[in-house]
Amino acid sequence: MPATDLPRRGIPDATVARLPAYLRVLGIMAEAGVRSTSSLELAQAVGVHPAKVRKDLSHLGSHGVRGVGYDVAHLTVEISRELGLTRDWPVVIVGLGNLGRALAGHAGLSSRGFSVAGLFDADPAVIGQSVSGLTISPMSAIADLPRAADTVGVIATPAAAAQVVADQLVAAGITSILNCAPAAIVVPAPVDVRRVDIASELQILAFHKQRRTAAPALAVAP
Amino acid sequence: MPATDLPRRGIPDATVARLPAYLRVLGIMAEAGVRSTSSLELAQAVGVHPAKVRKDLSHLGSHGVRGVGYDVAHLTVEISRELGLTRDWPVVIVGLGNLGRALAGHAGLSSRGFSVAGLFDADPAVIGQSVSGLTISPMSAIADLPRAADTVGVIATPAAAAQVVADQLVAAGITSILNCAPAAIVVPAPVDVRRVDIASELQILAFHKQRRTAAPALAVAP
DNA sequence: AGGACTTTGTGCAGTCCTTCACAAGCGCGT
DNA sequence: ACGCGCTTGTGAAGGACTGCACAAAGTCCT
Repeated sequence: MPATDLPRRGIPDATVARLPAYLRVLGIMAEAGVRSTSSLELAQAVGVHPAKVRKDLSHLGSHGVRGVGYDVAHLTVEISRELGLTRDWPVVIVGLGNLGRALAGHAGLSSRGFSVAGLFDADPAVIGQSVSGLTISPMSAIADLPRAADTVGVIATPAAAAQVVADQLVAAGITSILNCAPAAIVVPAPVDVRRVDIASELQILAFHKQRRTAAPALAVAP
Repeated sequence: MPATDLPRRGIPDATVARLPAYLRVLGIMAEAGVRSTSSLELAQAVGVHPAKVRKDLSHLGSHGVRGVGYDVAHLTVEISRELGLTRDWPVVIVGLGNLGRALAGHAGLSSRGFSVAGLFDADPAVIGQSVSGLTISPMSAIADLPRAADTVGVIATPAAAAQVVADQLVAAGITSILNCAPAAIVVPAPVDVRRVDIASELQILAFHKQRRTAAPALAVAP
């Protein structure tokens, strides 16, 4: 209807959301010396339907071999390229409580295309401390961040500070934010935000659990 | 996606996934003394379309008042009931590295319908330590967990341990698992698993960022 | 009291995603 | 060389979700 044929020349969001999972499984396979795999094997490892795997991967082009499967190393490269992980992206972490420290020390980040480029906190008591080889800077220093346009900002502060921090990140020129604080943040249009919220996930689990126990034998009678 | 093969006589998954966000915003409003709100206000606060808010809330029954909006307190109760948060669910945390400690100390859990009921770790060096008023138990003690069927298990271990821990949780009778480890886990059918994975979220952000910078002026060209 | 204004609840059309089912393609054994 | 079995890639059907547009229903002002 907006006939502007921006032909969605891209990969569906749902597929993009699954690519990291495939990548992870492929990494484990490669470590174990597995050379080749199939859509069925990948599907079971990730917990999705095999046809979904095939359709997802077909969006990257035809990299499988019929009758054989997918080459682990090749597929890893293809997915990495599609996700933009052929280069390293700098990440800054704001808020160095337990969560922030867990992230800063997270070996999985550097092995997955990211490098921690800065640590920031507003608390004078922690500024200057060293975490995983980096020194914690005062929050005000975020304004001088180099390569801000390339950098991903991670908010690991208490909920009350999340919006203020988000504003500062945006002001510094950051356009991609991962919000790990249990709060909703509002940002101007071009900025991309994703949320990681453990309490929400627990609540969703609670919903399913309650439903299961509340309606024990629904399948039997109409 | 949740193993529920019931006739879906319920609320759409997409709606359930948004209810925690509404609940959070309502809590902030209540604290600020706001008595009443509207679908538009809620929509802006959580970043979705107002019609979506109305349709979501209509799944819980008609609790709004036309021309006026929604009563904050009443709506809070309704959503809480739907999510099964009128009671407290026990949570056990496995793995007390930085991430596990962040969770154990997370004030947001107890205020959102959960109570930390146990801490477990396999490392003898941390067993016996006290975190947020609870003593860390050895992983083997998970087998004696009371009320396991009601309990939500949170995996906050390194990736390598995730599958083993998951097996132990299932063996102990836990049927809801939140996996915060950067690994995929496989569990038997009736167990419900959700994942929280920061590296994956960062990779998705990287994808969008790369796409934005790779195709700078698509709107202009033919 | 009545009309104007506001905001909800919802039928509907469109879009996106999933799943099925099967042809196409590849390697292997005979 | 040739068919057989295996696995991919994909058209099409079906389902789920979104966003629109509007009627229904309540409040407030005059």
